[in-house]
Order: sequence, then C-alpha cells, then structure tokens
Amino acid sequence: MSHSNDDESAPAEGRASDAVVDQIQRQILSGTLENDSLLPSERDLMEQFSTSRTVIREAVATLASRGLLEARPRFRPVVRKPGYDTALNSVGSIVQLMLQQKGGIESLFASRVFVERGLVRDAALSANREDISALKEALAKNKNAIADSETFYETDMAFHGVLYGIPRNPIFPAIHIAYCSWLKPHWGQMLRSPERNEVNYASHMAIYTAILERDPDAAEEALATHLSTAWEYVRETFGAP
Amino acid sequence: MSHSNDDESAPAEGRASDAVVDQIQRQILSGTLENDSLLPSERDLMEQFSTSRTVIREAVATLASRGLLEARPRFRPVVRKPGYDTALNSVGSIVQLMLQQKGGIESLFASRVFVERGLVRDAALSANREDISALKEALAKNKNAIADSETFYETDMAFHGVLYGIPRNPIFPAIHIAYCSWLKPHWGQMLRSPERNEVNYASHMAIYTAILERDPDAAEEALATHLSTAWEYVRETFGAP
DNA sequence: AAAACATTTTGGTAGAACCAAGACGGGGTA
DNA sequence: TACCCCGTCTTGGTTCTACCAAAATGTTTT
Repeated sequence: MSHSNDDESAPAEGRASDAVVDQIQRQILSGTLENDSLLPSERDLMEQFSTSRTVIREAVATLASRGLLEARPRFRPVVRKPGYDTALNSVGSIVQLMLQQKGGIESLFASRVFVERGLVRDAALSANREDISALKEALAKNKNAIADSETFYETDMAFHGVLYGIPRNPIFPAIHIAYCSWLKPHWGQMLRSPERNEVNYASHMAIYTAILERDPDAAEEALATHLSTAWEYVRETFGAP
Repeated sequence: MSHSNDDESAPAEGRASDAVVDQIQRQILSGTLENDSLLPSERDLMEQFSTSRTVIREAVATLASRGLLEARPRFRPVVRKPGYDTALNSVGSIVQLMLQQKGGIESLFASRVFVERGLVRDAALSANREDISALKEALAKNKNAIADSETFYETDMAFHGVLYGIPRNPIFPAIHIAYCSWLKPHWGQMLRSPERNEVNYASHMAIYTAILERDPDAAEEALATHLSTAWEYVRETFGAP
C-alpha cells in the first residue's frame, strides 16, 4: 500500500534542484518572496543555497513551468503567487497540441458546451439579484457593441464570463479564461458582421430571459442552440470536413 | 496593434532550447520517436543538434514538464505521446498547491459535483444500451466489493468512470482520472466500512435506476445527495471546520 | 545457466568562462 | 534643470570541461 509517494516534506534525495524548488516554492507561498517581485539573481541564489548555478537554473525552470515564476527570455523571473488560472495556464502548451489532433477542437468545444449548459441551469435555479444585474449589465454592453465587431467579441466573452462567476467557485472563472484563450485562435478569426452579432445577442437575451424565468430547461436549450449556431459559423469559416 | 506573437513556426531566436524542443516535439508527434521508446542519450542529442548539453538538458526538462517525456531521476527519458490525461497530469503539482489553500478541496470537489451532475443528466437522456450495460456491470462489481473495503474504492471510481465515458468525449475520462488522483489523498484515507459501502452502493443504484428511467432530474438529485453524503464522511474523517 | 564482478555508458552536478542584452549611472547638451 | 546619449555593470543564456555515482552492459566465475 505505501508506495513511493513524493510528499513535500521529504527531500527524497533524488535531484538537488528539488530541494531548491521546494524552498523557493515555500518562500513564494508564504509571502517571503513577495508577489510580482523579482527573484534574486541566479548568482545570488547559488550563493544562498550554496549550490551550482546549474541547479539553480534547473529549479527556476521547474518553478516557471509550474507557473510560480514568470520567466521571460532575458529578464529576471517574476514571482507569481499561484491561482487557478495559473494552473490552467500551464497546460496551455499541451492543449494547443491536442487541438491540432483530429477532433481536438470538437472535443474541447463540446466540453465547453457541457460546462455552460450546467452553468445556465444552475443560474436559472440559484442566481441572485447581483448575478441577474451582472447579466443584465453584460447584456447591455453586448447590445451596444453589435455594430462594432471589434469589441463585440469581448462583450460576448464577458457575458459568458458572468455565468462562470455565478457558482462562486474560483475554479470556474479560471476555466472560462482558459477556454477563451484556447479557442481564441480558432474562434477569433471567425467572420463577423453586425447581423451575426445580432443573432448572438438575441441568443444571449434568450438565455438571460430563461434565467429570469427560473426555467433551467429553457436556459440550457437556449445556450445549446446558441453555441451550436456560433460553432457552425466557425466551421463555415474554416474548411468544413 | 501587431504585438509580438509566439507562433510555433517561428524560431523566435529567444532560447536555443526552444528549437530543440520544437524538433523533438515534432519527432514525438510524428512517430519518428516511437512511443514508450527511450530518448537518445543527451550526448547523442547534443551531437545531433550540434549544441551544448546544457541546452539539451533544458529542452528535455521542458518536454518533461509538458508531459511529452517521462523523466525519472537517473534514467533515460521515455517518450510519451501526449493525450488528454497527459495534459491534466502536468497540472498536478500546481493543483496540489491549490488544494492546500483555504477552500481548495471544497472548490475542487464542488466542481466535480457540478460535472457529474451534468454527466448523469446526459446519461439519463442519451445513454445507449452499451452504456447501460457498462453501468450495470460496474454496479455489480461494486456490489460484490461491499464486504471488501480494499477494492470497494476502486469499483466506486470505476462506476463513476463509466459516467465520464458516456459522452464519448476523450476529455472526460481524462478529467475523471485527474479528479481521482487529486482527491485520492483526501479521499483515500477516509474511514471505510461495509455499512458505508452499502450506503454508497445504494446511491449508485439510485443513480443507475434514474438513468434507466430516463429521468435526468432524479439522476442529478441522486448523484448530488450521493456525493454530498460521501463528502460528509470525508470531512468527518478530517477535522471539520 | 545463474550469480558475481569489471567496464562502459549516461544522467546529475560543479565551476569557469564568454556573450549579448537589459539595467544603471554619469556626463554632456539643449 | 531636464533630457538624451553612452559607457559600465549586471545578469541571463550558452559553451566547455571535468567529475561522480548509478544505471546499463559485458565478462568472468561458480
């Protein structure tokens, strides 16, 4: 039963960089290394941990891959206290690969539809006044941007974003951001026109109305058709199979 | 407007390791580097790419962090063709951090409940014969394991796993595996007894029945109470706030 | 044929050195 | 005084060499 577990308390004596990673990670989480501050120089760190620069660099790379450090090519790494967005952000590179595989985008989009169907159902059941007014406001901005295809996309995302905020679960907004960033390359260059914006706005309004009426089935239905339609736009922009 | 974008086709001239990463990544995806095979030795690679070992090591570390290579401490890296499980697996380290934060496990568990509520709804609406029989089989194994608390957990997971398979979306099984691995530390050491196993089995049966009867609301309700109850067990095992 | 041993290979670490680009400071000019 | 230019220092990125320990491999012994 007690197979080899990599608990944080055990050095495990495998990689020297692990100890450094562990230390720095603690410092970041505990606030000793303040958020948005610059990590000490590699040479400072190698003195501080009394190890070689090789180990330090490896540790920094590891932390960067975990999202605890933001390391631009020739700049000092920036300390980033992790959030749920950080987690999802770090998978981006792999997801991009997955999306290039056969059926990748379809699967991802289907998962989004699945999530948002649940979201609107819950919204219809449990949205409070704040949620409703937030939706209303987002809807208004959405309407005002119908003529402006540049900003319409943003107001569109913002409307959906409100839905992700309703469960008061910090994971969901992070998922929303992740979906947006992952699908943007395929979604962003879609053909846009005030007519289509109008259609999308109408869909949003239908969702909003269903939520107002506390009708989860109608809300789910409205959202499903909304996303399906929008998806058809995308497939029609690219080559349809 | 045209800010610097880091497309994959551009070398970008930032890090030398990026080129190596790109090359090896292509070789893995194209199958030139066969899955489960061993990566060439670092010294071979540094000759092949005519660069220093440092760069090679950095590239290997990057690919390992992306899940394309499985690099145990002192062993040759193993080539791993990426899947959706790979993606979710690579976030594990960050998620573990998140779970230690205040309300972390609650948020994650709530998201799981959310997902599975949707799953059982869809199952009730669209499960076909194969799905039903798979559920039935999983349920049978679950029943047989009631007396054996060792294996009951596995059959429990397996039952839920069937639900994740019904949408025929490869992302969902990966999510299931991720949930299991992330929650296992908190879930696994839960107090278990045949009585509680009996309760869980009854819950599964209720879900199955509701799906059979094509009643999404009942299925959702059954699942929600099931997970809530199980969650209470967990909180009672640990210190409840 | 299996086990024990010797050798080679290979990943992990150290350390010095170099380069190029960012950060910094000082001095000159408007 | 305020601003800009330029030299210097700092620092991350890279190369190279060397060494160690453990894994992998080959050889000998039982």
